[in-house]
Amino acid sequence: MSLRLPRRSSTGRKDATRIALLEAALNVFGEKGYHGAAVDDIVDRAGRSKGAAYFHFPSKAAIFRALVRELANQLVNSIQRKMDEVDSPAERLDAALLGLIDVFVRHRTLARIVLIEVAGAGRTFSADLIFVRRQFADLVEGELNRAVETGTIAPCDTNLIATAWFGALNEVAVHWLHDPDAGSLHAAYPSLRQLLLQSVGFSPAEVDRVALHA
Amino acid sequence: MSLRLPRRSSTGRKDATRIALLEAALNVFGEKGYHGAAVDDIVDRAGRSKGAAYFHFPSKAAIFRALVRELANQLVNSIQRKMDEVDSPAERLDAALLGLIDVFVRHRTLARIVLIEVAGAGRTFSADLIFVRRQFADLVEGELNRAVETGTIAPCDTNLIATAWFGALNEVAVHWLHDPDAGSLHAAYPSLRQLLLQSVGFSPAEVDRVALHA
DNA sequence: ACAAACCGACTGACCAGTCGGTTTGTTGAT
DNA sequence: ATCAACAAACCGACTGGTCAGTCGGTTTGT
Repeated sequence: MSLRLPRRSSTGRKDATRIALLEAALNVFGEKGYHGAAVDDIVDRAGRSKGAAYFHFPSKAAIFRALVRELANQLVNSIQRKMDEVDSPAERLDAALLGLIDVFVRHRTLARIVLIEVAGAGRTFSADLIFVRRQFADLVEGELNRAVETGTIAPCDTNLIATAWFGALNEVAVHWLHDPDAGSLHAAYPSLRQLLLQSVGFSPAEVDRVALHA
Repeated sequence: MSLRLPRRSSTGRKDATRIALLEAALNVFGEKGYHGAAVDDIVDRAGRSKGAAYFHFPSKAAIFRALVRELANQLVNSIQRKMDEVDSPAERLDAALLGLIDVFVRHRTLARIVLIEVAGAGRTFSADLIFVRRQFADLVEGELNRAVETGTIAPCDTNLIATAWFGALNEVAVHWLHDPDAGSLHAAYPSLRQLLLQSVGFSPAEVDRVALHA
C-alpha cells in the first residue's frame, strides 16, 4: 500500500523513526493535502511523538519537502529501469510514459502529492515543484534529443516538448484522480501514446510497431 | 491591471461592493494563495469591512468559488470571440490556444488562480477545478469533432485530446509563472502549436498555413 | 556518565465566522 | 416637502478553535 521507502543499511532506531514519519506523511498529506494535514496527524499515524518529528525535521515544510524529494527519486529510478529494458527511441519514450502511469496507478497517494499537492502548497515550494517535473522531463528530453540525433524525428524544441508531454499526462491523471469511476488510466494510454508520439513526427508505422509490442 | 469584472446595468452600492470584494480577492488569492490569504486581507484591500464580505458571501470558500467561476466565464467568452473570427478548424483551434495564452499573459494573477490555486486549494474545490477545465476543453473538443466530421483529421478520442492539450498548455504556462525571466509564453507558442496540431494529424502544410496566417 | 533519541503538555499566533450596533436608502402617509 | 418606519447594506471588536513549534523532562544505547 504505502510506498517502500529505502531502508538504509543500518536500520537503527533513528532511521526507523525517520522512515515511519515519512510514510505517515505520505498518507496524511495524500489524504488531507498539505494545509489540511496537521503535524499531530502525521505523528499520530506514525506512532511517534511531536518531539521526534521535530528532532528529525526542522519544520512541517521540511517534512513535506523531504517526502517530495524522496518520491521524485523513487519515481525516476523506477522509470529509468523500465526505459533501459528496451532500445529504440520510440520504445524508450513509450516505456517512460507507461512507467509514469504505472506508478501513479499503483500509488494514487504518491500521484496526488507529486501532481497536485506540491503545486498547491504555495510559492514556498516552487523549487520543489520544478525539481519533480524536471526529473521526469529530463528523461524524456534526453531521449528526444537522441531521436533527433539519429534522425528518427525532425529537430525540435525538445525541452518544451518534454514539458508539454508531462503536462498532458499530468492533466489526464488529475482527472482520473478526481473522478474515481472514470475509465482506468491504462485504458486511456493507447490514445495518449498515439497522440504524443505523433506530435513529434514519429511515423504512424513506428507508432503502431511500438503499440503492438506493448 | 486587475480584470474588469462585469459592471451590471445598475451600479448600485451593493454591486459595487461585491465587485470590489471580488477584485480584491483576485489579487490577494493570486499573491498569497487560497490558504495564505486571510479574509481580512481581502476586506482591507477592498476598502470594505468583514461584515460586508459576509453579507455578500457565506464563507471564504464561497468568495473563492464565485471568483473562479467568474474568471472561467470571462476566459471562455474571450476565447470564443476570437475563435469566431476565423473559419477553418485548424485556425479556430489555433485561435483557442493563442487566446488562452493571451489572457494568461495579460492577467498573470488570473492564470495563477485558474491553473494553480484551484488545484491546490483542496478536495473541496474538485468540482470547480473540473468546471474550469471543462469550459476550455469543451471548446477544443467541439472544434476537433467538427474537424473529424469534415474529414480534416482522422477519428480520434477528442475528449482525451482536449484534456491533454489543456494539460500541455497548462504545464508550459506554470513553468512560465514560476520563472519570471523565462522566455515569454508567446515565444514558445509556435513550437507548441506545431506540436499540438501535429499530434492529431493535421498535415504539416495545414500547420504552416495557419502559422503564416498568424 | 553521557549523549542521542524521544516524549507530550503547553504557548502564542493566527484567523474564519459572529453579532450587536450604525449608516444609508426607500416607501408612503401626511 | 417632510418625516417616521422599515429594511438593506455595512461596520469592526470579539470569540472559539486550530495548530506549528517549544522545552523541560524521560528513556535508550554506549
